[in-house]
Amino acid sequence: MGKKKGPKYNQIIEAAVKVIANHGYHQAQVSKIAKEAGVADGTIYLYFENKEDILTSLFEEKMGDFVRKIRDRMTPNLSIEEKFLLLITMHFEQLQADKHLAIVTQLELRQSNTELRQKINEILKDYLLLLEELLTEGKSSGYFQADLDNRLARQMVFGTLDEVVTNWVMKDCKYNLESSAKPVHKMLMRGFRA
Amino acid sequence: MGKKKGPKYNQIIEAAVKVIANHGYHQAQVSKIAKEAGVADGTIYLYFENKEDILTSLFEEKMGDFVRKIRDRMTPNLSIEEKFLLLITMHFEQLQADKHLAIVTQLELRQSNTELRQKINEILKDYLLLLEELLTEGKSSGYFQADLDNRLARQMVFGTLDEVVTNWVMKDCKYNLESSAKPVHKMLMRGFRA
Amino acid sequence: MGKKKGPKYNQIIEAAVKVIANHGYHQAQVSKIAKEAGVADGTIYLYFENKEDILTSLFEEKMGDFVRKIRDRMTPNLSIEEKFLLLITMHFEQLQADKHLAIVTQLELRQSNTELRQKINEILKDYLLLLEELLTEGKSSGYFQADLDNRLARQMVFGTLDEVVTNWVMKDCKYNLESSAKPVHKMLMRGFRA
Amino acid sequence: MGKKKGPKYNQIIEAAVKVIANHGYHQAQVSKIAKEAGVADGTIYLYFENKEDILTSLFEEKMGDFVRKIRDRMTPNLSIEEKFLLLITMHFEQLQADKHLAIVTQLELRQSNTELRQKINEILKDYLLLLEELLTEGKSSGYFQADLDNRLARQMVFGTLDEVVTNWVMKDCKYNLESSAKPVHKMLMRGFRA
DNA sequence: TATGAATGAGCATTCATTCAT
DNA sequence: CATGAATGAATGCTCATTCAT
Repeated sequence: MGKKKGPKYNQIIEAAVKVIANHGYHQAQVSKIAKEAGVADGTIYLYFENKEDILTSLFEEKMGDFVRKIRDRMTPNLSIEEKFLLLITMHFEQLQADKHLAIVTQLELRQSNTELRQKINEILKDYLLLLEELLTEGKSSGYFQADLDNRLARQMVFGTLDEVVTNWVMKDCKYNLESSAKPVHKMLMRGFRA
Repeated sequence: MGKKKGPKYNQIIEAAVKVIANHGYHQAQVSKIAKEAGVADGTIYLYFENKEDILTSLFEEKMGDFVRKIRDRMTPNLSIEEKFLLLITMHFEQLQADKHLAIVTQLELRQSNTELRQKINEILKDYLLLLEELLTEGKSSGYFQADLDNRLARQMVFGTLDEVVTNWVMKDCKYNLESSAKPVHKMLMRGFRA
Repeated sequence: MGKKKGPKYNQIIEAAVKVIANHGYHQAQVSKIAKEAGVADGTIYLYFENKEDILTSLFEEKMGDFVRKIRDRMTPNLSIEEKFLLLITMHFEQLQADKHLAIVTQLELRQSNTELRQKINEILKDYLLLLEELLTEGKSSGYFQADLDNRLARQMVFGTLDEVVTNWVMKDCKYNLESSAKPVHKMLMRGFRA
Repeated sequence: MGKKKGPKYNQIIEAAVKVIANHGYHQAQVSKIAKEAGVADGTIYLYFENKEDILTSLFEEKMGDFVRKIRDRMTPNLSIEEKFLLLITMHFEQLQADKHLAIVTQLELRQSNTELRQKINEILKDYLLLLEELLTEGKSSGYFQADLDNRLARQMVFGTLDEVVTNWVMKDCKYNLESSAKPVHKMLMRGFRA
């Protein structure tokens, strides 16, 4: 069980995103996801351990892509401020490009029980790690204040981006999100700059 | 029904906080709350419309106190930076002083359905309003950058504080939260300062 | 307990009729009846054993009046056919005059549990007795067929009247009921006549 | 949901009849019906929308049979009086043959709320229609009085049969019901005859 | 007498998961 | 691999009745 891969694996994950975005977390029954994916209820359990595993895997796959794309474009020649601008811009860009996914990650998946939320935090660690790398680089290059607390600074970046995106989703994604990247970047950089 | 008053009203709210903190949102059955409050199940419904009303009222009461206490101590003679330091310090202080409440507001109540979350957001508005007042004051006094976007700046403050507290709760509240107030304050003020 | 009499006794019964007629049997809570009667919930129990006792007493009082009025006007000088016409006419007349009561006795009170229905049948016995008296009189005077089965004939009369009234109530009492007395009387008399 | 078919559908209906007859309408919990039917509680909801749907379907199935059987044997060669005798006899016969069903339809199902009662009345319409057909036939053939009011005559027939059966059920079905068919038939026919 | 706050038993329905085919 | 019928545990809320005042 739980032997990932096969075309149905992705079918089911995409179906889950669609169903959760359209019907909400608490109305996303396994049978509804199965129907949307075009498979039988039981088939779900050939690809996933249980319902929670669908959601964890969904987050894993999507968040993996999310961070990978950011890392890919974070070339060494960029300045630390350019790197942050890239990160913030891509963070907003990617979520704006897939509003279903934005709804799912910003609103719906947070209604999950504490256990699933712990797992989601595990998955997020890779992103937080990237943030800490950038912060450390900024400090050692003398660009950021030397006494910056990595944990707090990282929480400030993530907390801010997350809050901005969540508010945008709660306003039905009806204004442009990417255009907030520059002002947010400006405030954060001033906050860290030496 | 729902005639808020009497000692039992508060008893039930306190019991709800304790039960949710100890057993989690989804394990907080009405009967468990009633037992903890030392009343019969039916008595709950003499003071609250339904289960959701208990949670909304809980948030209303506690958040009302929370903001009121901050406003009370925000005397006009304070500088804008002192006001923000006061706000951040008291935000951390109050949640650190009631860890049960912190668990409930940061983790458990967020698992609620969309409807309850909407109500919680309504209640939060008063806090966000306070933040905007301070930001406006800072800008008009020339202390903050004149082109600061109120919405984004407010999201940065709230997002940061919320993320800091949530991380602290998820680490089982085992380190000191208040001591983060000064460094967080420093980063935010630098971000806004003209 | 259950010490009948006092002005509140009748107040409560009238309130019960009104509440049941307006809200239906299953929505006629004791507290609603108390409110309508202008007394406290607990006061009900100074005049009635329990909820069932209210309903039984209601039926007893109203049915008592009902039959008493019919008997009062059934003077010995009337022929058997005239007596039946009087009974049928008054049966329809009285229910038409108090539509609330008609709704309660024809529709709502029948939703009660089997136990209460047994008691109601007890109370009805007096009416059925009157019917049997008339039937016996009709047979011994040679006016009705001698081999008429008292039980069946009584069931035919009562079943017919009851069905006619119930249908009228279910059509919202919007046509004239009394005008059915003569044709119904005609059919029944032909059925019995020697 | 509610896909009527399969052997379990009938199993559940039969179980409902048995449980209601033995324990009464208000003590007929879904779990009790499920147990009696030998299925899990949840299985009920694969065959019925909700509890009310069980009862409606029960009445529909049983009443459908009831009327169908009568219509089947009502061959055109019969005289109008023979047709009525057939109807009355079969009405009594069928209920006497299934005393559980008689208890359920005469006593228990009448305790249901107004909504279900409306549905039951809908289902009964087919039977009342049959009665009106016979009455019309009797009048146009000159056998019944030309000025017979169809509605009142129908109410007399149905009210009488219903009252006779209900009394029999309330006396615990302990005397013979069918033997009442002839005398009842005689009284009714005299009532209508030209 | 009269009050009304407090009690607490009772139940329809959903849905993640299994397993025989 | 795939199916989908069957399972059964779990819970918010109502309301007749009591009893301290």
